[in-house]
Amino acid sequence: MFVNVNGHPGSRPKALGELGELSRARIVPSEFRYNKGTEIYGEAEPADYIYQVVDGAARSYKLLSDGRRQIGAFHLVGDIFGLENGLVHRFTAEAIVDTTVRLMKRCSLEHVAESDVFVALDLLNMTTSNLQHAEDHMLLLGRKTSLERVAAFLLEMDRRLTAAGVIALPMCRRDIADYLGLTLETVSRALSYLHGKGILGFLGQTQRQIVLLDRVRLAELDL
Amino acid sequence: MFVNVNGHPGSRPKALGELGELSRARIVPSEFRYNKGTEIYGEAEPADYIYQVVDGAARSYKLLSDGRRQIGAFHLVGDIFGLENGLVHRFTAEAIVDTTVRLMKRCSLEHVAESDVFVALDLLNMTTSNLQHAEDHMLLLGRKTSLERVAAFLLEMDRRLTAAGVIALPMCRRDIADYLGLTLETVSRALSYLHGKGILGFLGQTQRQIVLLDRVRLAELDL
DNA sequence: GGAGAAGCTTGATACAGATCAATGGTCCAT
DNA sequence: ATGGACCATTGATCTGTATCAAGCTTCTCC
Repeated sequence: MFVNVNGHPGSRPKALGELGELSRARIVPSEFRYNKGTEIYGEAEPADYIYQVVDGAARSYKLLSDGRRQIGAFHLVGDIFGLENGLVHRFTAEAIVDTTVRLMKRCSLEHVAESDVFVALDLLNMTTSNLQHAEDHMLLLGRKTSLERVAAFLLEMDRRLTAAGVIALPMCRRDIADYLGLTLETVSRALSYLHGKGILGFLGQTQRQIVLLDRVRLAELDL
Repeated sequence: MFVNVNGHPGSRPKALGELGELSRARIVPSEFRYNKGTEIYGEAEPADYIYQVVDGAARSYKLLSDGRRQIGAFHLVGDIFGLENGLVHRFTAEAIVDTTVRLMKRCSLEHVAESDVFVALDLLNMTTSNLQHAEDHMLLLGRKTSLERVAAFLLEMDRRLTAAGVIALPMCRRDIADYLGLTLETVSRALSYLHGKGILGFLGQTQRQIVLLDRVRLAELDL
C-alpha cells in the first residue's frame, strides 16, 4: 500500500510532487484549476485523464433520470480520482470549491502498466482502496440510521481533513445528505442533536467549521 | 477484461477448469464442498485463499454489532470471490445452498503477481469489476425506492443466472432484503405487486422460481 | 451598502417502509 | 403420517425520515 487514495488505512503521507508510485510512469503531470461547482468530467465520458487534488475538494456522483443524486466519494487534498479501468468514467466529478488538480493522461499510464509490474500493482492498490471504501459505504447506506450515518461521516472527515482540531468542511449540507443517502434537513437535525448533546461544537459564524468535543461518544453512536 | 467476476459486462464465458488468466500462476486448485448455511470464511480472518463457485451460490456480508446485516454481493456459478488485497477478509462468506468451490492459496498468487504483469492486470480487472458493482449498489441503497430496488435485483439475477427463461433463485427473501437494504416483508410485497401487474410469474410450488414476463416494463421500474 | 441568492435551521405534516402479528405451505426427520 | 423448522405472504399499525414551509444568516456582486 503506497498510494494515498481517500486516506484509507495503509496509505502513507506523500509529497505532492508525485502521483504515488505512478511517477514510475515518468509522465509529466500538468495542473489545472476548476471553479467552484464546475464539472471536471462527466459520467460515461471517455476517461482520458486521472486526477490528484492539489488544493480544494471534489465530489463524484451518479444521477438517476429524475435527478436523485448519490455521491460515491469526496476527494480531498492528496486524493487521486478518476481512475476507471474502463474506457469511460463511471461517475461525474465536480469541484466543490475552487480546486486545483494535477492530471495525467490515462492511456500512457495504461501502456506503462502493461510493461511495468510496479505500476500495475499500484493501480491495483488504489482500486482496492476505493473498493474498500465502497464496501463500507454500502453497509452505511443499507443498514445504518440517520444518526449513525452522520456520526460515521464526521469520524471519516475527522480522520481525513482535521487540521488544528477543526473539521473545515468544504461541502454543503446537501452534499453531505447525498453522500449519506439522506435529506439535508435530516443531516441538519442530526448535527443539531450532536451539538445539543455537547458532542460537537461549531466555530465561527458559518456552520462548516466543526470541532469534535467527544470522539468517544461520537464513535459509540456509529455502530 | 478476461475474467468473469459477478458476471459484469466485459467478461467472457469461460471453461470451469481454470481460474481465469490466473491459471498463468500454474497453481493447482483444489475443490471443497460447503453445506447450506455454513461459513466459508469470516470477516477479519486471514485471507489465505481465493474461491471460485463451481456449483451452488454464496453470500458475502458485513454485520453491525446489533445484528443488522448488509449483503454486499451474491456469488453464483463461475464467480470468483474472497479476493482481498489485504491480509484479512472484509466480508463474511457463507454457502447459501450446498456449494462446491475451487480454491487456491492467495500468498502464492500474490507472489506470482509481483513477477507476472498479466496476473497483476488480471487481479486489477477483477477488483475493478467488484468496484463497479459496489458503485452501482451504492446508488441503489442510497437513492432507490423499494420497488426500484427489487426491479434492479430481478434484472441483475436475470442477467446472471437465467437458464431456460427461468430465474431459479438460490437465496431466501431475507437474503434478498439484506442485499437491497429492505425487510423481507417489503421484498415480498414488491414481488407480489409485480406478479399482480403481470410483469413476473412464479413457477411450481415454491416462490423461488421466477419467470420474467415483461422485461421492458420491469426495466422501466428501475430508474 | 443593499438586494438577491444560497445555505442552514427548525417546525408541522405526510408517507414509505419497518415492525408486529397471523396464516398457510413445503420440506424434512422421525 | 406427523411434528416442527423453515419460508413466504398478507394485514394492521407504527415510526423514522421525507416533504413542505417559514425564517434567519451569511455570502456575493452590482
